Amino acid sequence: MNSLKLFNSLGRCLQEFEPLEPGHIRLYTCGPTVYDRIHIGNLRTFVFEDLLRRTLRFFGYRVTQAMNLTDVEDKIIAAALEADVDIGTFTAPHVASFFDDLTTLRIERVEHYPRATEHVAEMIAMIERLLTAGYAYCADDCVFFRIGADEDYGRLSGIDLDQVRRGERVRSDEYDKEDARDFVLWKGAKEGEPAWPSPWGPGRPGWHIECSAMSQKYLGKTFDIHCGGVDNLFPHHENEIAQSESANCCPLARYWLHSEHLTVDGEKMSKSLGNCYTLGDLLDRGLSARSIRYLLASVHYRQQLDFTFDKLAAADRALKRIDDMRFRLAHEVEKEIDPGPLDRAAGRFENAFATALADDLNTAGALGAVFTFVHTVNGFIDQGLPPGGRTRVHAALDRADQVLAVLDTGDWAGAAESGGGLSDVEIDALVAARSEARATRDFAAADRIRDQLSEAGVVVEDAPGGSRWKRG
RNA sequence: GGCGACGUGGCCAAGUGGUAAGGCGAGGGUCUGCAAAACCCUUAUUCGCCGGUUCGAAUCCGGCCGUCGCCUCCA
Repeated sequence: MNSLKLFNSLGRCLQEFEPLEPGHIRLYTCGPTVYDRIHIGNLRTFVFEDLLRRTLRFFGYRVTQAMNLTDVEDKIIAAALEADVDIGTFTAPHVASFFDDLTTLRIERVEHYPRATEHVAEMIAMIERLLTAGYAYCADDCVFFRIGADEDYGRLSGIDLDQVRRGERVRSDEYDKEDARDFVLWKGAKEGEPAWPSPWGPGRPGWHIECSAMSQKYLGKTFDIHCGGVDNLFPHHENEIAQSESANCCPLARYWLHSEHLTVDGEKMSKSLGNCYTLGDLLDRGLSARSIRYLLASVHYRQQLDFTFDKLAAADRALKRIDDMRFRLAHEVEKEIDPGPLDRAAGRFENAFATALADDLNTAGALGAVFTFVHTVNGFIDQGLPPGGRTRVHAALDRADQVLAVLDTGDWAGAAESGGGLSDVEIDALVAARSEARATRDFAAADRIRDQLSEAGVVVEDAPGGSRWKRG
């Protein structure tokens, strides 16, 4: 079996992966803040995490994964107040659309989706431990983490807080903190804000503490892998480490994986630039979810991925190459020849695919292996397909698709289903009529039928064994 | 200012010491009644630039140029 290597942000190096418990991996992935529809940048990270989860299982591990839903936070509170509804009512549709997007892009459901609002007790308990140990202090109805008490602070991001430029947000901070760099664990409630009772008065948890408390509850004090977008490396993940490790006196996660950002037309996505796409925006333009998943999977997760419509079109064409091979394969008659060469080619593909994945999720390399195999199979189709060849090819592709989840043509949202309303039976009849016309050399009639099918989006191929068709 | 990433053919993108995967595009061919579709072939003596290490570098080291990201609640 290939040994899996992953790039650990903690230490910034490629490391051989070893789970804490043999055969079982505990994985925490930072989830969405449910105050709006998520955008394709979020989805890039979620697709990466899905590829990771599937890869771990591909290599035989059992995976227990938790992804948090941040359902209480300043923007949510402000928006709910604006809409004059409670935060649960406000976030519900965004939670629903988040899960819809996962389904559309074939991102697997994970074992736990803990919500911040349902784990306030666990967060309070952790904050109390931090207070007792001297890592936190109360001020202004709030509780803050005392960064000065944590000697290790900055280990993950490599940040030197003395060097950090004092930004606007730090200067304008209205709280009465001991040190401007300290971050909030618990926020005292202001008039009209949602609040939970606590030893420090009514309030709500700070952002970072939810991940510390919930990861501990579902995965234990120390777990295997923690993922998120690069932007979370500092301060979010740094602060999670500070909280959890100060409270528990043991490492939080052994491997930290961060996915790079997605840009659009070379620029960071932002609402002011108007380039902030949701999955729905793309589907509305007639783009297929399958091409989107392919594009998101086709660039290594630690590389910035520049999203353009041209690339989506190229992704569409690339997938078509795979589909066309399957189409040819389905129509090919197997011959009584030696199945060895095809079986060995499939084995080489399986090996190359697994090797690429084991190398820090080299999905681009893995897809390269897929296309090399497609080319090889096309050769077998031309030269002669051995008995069992079709099954062998499908077995190899299906195995790869357990990770990629884009190779099958099944039901994909946004995939233009052409055929102009013609049923398969109707198309079969028209193709048969055309074949008859051709047999009697009535090419005018045959071409009329071909034009009719073509207008309906059906492509007729005249092959040596007879005509066949596909929805183009 | 601090920290980090990247720069490979027309476009995209793998490749971290042994002589450039793969996809898109383009050109040619095969097949065909003609087409279309598909398939096949071709398409980087070279990896931003300049030095260095080495028998050997896209890959390691130094410098320069360029692009991008993060720097307290943005995946």
